[in-house]
Amino acid sequence: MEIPVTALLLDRETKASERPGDHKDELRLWLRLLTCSTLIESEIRTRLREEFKTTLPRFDLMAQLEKSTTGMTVGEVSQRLMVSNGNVTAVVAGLLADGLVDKRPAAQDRRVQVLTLTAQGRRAFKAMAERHEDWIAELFAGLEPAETAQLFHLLGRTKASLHQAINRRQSGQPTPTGDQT
Amino acid sequence: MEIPVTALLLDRETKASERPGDHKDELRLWLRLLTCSTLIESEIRTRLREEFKTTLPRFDLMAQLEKSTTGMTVGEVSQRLMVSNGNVTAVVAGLLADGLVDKRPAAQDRRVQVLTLTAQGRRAFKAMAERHEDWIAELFAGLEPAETAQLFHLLGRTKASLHQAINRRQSGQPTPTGDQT
DNA sequence: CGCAGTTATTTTAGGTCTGAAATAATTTTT
DNA sequence: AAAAATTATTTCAGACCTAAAATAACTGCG
Repeated sequence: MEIPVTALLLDRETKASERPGDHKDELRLWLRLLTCSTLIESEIRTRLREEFKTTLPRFDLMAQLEKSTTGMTVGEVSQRLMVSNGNVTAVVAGLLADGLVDKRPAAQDRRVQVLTLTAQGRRAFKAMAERHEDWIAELFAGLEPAETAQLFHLLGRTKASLHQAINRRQSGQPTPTGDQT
Repeated sequence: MEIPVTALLLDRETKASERPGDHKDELRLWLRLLTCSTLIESEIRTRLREEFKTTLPRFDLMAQLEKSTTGMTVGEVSQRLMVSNGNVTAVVAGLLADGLVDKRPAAQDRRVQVLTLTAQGRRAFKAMAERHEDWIAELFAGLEPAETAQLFHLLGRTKASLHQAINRRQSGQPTPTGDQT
C-alpha cells in the first residue's frame, strides 16, 4: 500500500480554490486562453486591413485553398475553418467578385462546388502569407523556444480533452481524433 | 570571450525548421491556440443557446456587470471585453429589451452611461454562470492539475509577449501592463 | 425505372462585430 | 466666458457568422 502523500499536499495547497464543485481555476484558464486568442486575432485583423485591405476570414479561406493543389469543396473548407457552410458561401462570394478564387461544379457530382485560387489569388496570398508569418513570430517573440514547444504540447493535450468532452456529449462513443492541427 | 556553444547546438538541432526567416513553429502554435479557443467558444455558444436561449456576447456582458457592484460604463465594458463601443451599445440594447440590464446617464457626467444588472438579470446570470463553470471544467477535464497550472503560466507569458509586441508597434514606448486577466 | 432518403450547397433571418463618422457633453485654453 | 480640443457614446455601412429552412443533385432499393 502506498502512502497518499499527494492527498496531504493537495489538502494544504488548494484550500482557497477547491471548495465543493469549485472550478474557478479552469475558468481563469479559459479566460486567459481567450484573451490571447483575441489579442492575436485582432492584431492580425488590423494589419491585414492596413497593409492588404483585406480581412481575416478571406485570408483564412485563401490559406486553405493554397494548401490544396486540386481544390476543395465548400464543405471541406467549412469543416477546416470550423465555420458554417453558409458562411463559406458568403466569403467565397466576395473572393469571386475580386477574382481571387474560382468556383465550379465538380464533374462527377454536380452538387459539389470545387474552389481553387486563381493565379491572381495565389500571388496575392503569397505576399500576405509571408508578412503574416512574420507578424505571428513577432507576437510570440517574448517566449523562449522551450516555452513555445511546451505550450504547443499542452495545447495539443487541451485539444484532445476538448474533443473528448464534446464527443462524449454528442454521441455515446468518443471518436479518437488524430488530426494534425 | 565565451565559446558560442548554443550556436553549434542550434545549427544541429534546428536543421529542418530554422531556414532563414522561417517561423512555421509559431504559426503552428497560433493555429493550435486558435483551434482550442474556437472549439471552446462554439461549444459554450451551443450550450447557452440550447439551455438558456441566449448568446455568448450577452453572457459575457452580463458577467462583467455582475462583477461590479456599482455598475460599469459602456467604455469600461468595451475595454474589458475587447470589443468596440458600438458593439456594446448594440448588445446592451438587446439586454435592455429583455429587462436584464439597466442603463442610465451618470449624475456627474452626462456623456457617460452607467450599466447595471437588474434583479432579474442577476438571477438569470447566476443560473447560467453555475452551469457555465461546470461546462468549462468538463472541457478541461482531460488535463492534470499540474498541466492546467503550467498552461495557465505559459499563457500568462504569452499575454505579456503579445502586449509587448503590440505596444512596441503602436507607440515607441512599451507600456508595462499589470492586469489580472 | 421511380421514389425515398441522403448529401451538398444556398438562402434567409437575425444577432455580432468593426471602423469611421456623427453627436453630445465636458475640459482646457485663451 | 467663448472657442478649441477632448472624451463618451451612438449611428451607420458593411462584413461575418450561425441555425434552420429551402433547393438541388445523387444513391439505393423495391
